[in-house]
Amino acid sequence: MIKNKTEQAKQITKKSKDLRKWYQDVILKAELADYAPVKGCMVIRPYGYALWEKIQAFLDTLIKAHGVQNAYFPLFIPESFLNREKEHVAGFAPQTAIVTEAGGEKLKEKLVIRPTSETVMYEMYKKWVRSWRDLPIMINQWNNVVRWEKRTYLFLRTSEFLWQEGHCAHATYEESLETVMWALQTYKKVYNELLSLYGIAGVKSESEKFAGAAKTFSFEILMPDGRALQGGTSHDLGQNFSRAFHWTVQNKDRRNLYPWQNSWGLSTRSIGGLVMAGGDDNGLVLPPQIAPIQVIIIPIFKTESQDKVLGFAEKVKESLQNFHVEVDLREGETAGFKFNKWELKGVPLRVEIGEQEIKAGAATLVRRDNFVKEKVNLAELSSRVHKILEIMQKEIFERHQKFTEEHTHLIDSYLEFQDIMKKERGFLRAFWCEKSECEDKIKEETRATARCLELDAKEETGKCIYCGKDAKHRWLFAQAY
RNA sequence: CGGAGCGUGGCCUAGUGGCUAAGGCGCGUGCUUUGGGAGCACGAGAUCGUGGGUUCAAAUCCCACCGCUCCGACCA
Repeated sequence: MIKNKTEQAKQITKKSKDLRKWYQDVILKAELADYAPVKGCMVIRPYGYALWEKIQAFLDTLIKAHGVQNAYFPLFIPESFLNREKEHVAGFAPQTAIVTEAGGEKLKEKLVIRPTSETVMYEMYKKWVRSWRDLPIMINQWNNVVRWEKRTYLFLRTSEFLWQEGHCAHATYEESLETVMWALQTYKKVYNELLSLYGIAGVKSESEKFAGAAKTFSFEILMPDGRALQGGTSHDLGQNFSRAFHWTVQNKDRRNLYPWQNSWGLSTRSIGGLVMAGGDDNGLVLPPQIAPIQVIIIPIFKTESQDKVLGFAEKVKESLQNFHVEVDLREGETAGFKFNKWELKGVPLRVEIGEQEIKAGAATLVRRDNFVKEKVNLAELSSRVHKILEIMQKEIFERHQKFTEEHTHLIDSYLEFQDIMKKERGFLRAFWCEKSECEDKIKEETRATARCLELDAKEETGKCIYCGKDAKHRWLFAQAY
């Protein structure tokens, strides 16, 4: 029973007690997002959208540096387009939202709201690119897509989500594969350097690959409950789509060539991973590079010292111009209330300014990730803040890496495999014969699936964890989000 | 699409046939406050999810529908 204001305010479910509930509480209370009137859809609120804008800025720079251009393709796709690639339509048909009526009339051809844009984009590529001289064509778009999910989860799985989708076509398979690997490495960079999240890159099994792809690569991140989140995917499409679309290009040797294609995407799901992997019982913990507000200054004063303290706080703010800084000037809220508010929002560094600080000519700094407190002279403040933020970015990553490694095991016994999946879960490296029957059985019995075959996995000789037949590789298994 | 649960001011809940639907949080105004979730006073805010039925009388009982959340299968 809630007795007073304080207890009510503290009602974020403990992270260790119920991760899912904690996650929802934090997203809603930190004002990252809210449920929308339409089922399965969410509103991304300004503070949450600011995170997305930071991801966009970081990733967009890398995309452009690679020579990929941004463009925009329409939301609506003629139903017939989707039907051209057999596997593609089979994969997406169950999830599509379809417009059957517009302008008060029934449409002659139904319009699919894009679940992904391969089909519309390649129809246009076909029109634009007829000669080998026009290859490669490398286009990215930042947009929304709709996949009608039966079961939704803020940021991690909603019926509509935001992402970028890059689509390139090349004259040779080697060139296309190079782009596929470049995209995968770029996503890794986003997670490692911007979001301070460790993860493992690899290739998907046949059953988990993208509908219509020859091969799918992904970046897998371990969440605190030992489940894996797919953080981004890069698909080698081979010539599947160019053939399905009858798109040929005339080559140097005057022969017709089906271009080699790839597509790659990173979505707002990344924000879900960021929230879930970081964060503690007090709320969000944002790594400095992604934090919309890096430093929050909290003035603490007696009525008679108000002007003096606010003046000093202003001076401190000026000395921190190189960072995203805000001063919490809100009246009628006590210092303690503000501490909690900004901790919930995950601001990396708090600066306390009161009479003590004025007297000492210093500021009190408190780190969000470990609550370590220190006093720093005004003259050294800016360089010290810079240093602390840098250290935090690194340490948050290292903590997640350590967590992931501690929950990654080499397993050769199916009993042990089952046991771990029942308890703490995690990444399990186990031999698998690559037959789908074994994969299905393992999923049925343990809820774990092959997440990927790690990029640097060596060929070994071993026995399939399930059937005991010869296996060449240890695959990375986990229960997936 | 299967299973479970829930719909009462913005949020959380009480009320389970009978008077003007109650309280906490939040919100507004004023005063006092500010070193870990402050206090007082006044105030605004409700077609009790929708439709039908039973009854002298329904938030409360019955029927139908709708919506949402959680759990499973599908998925970035």
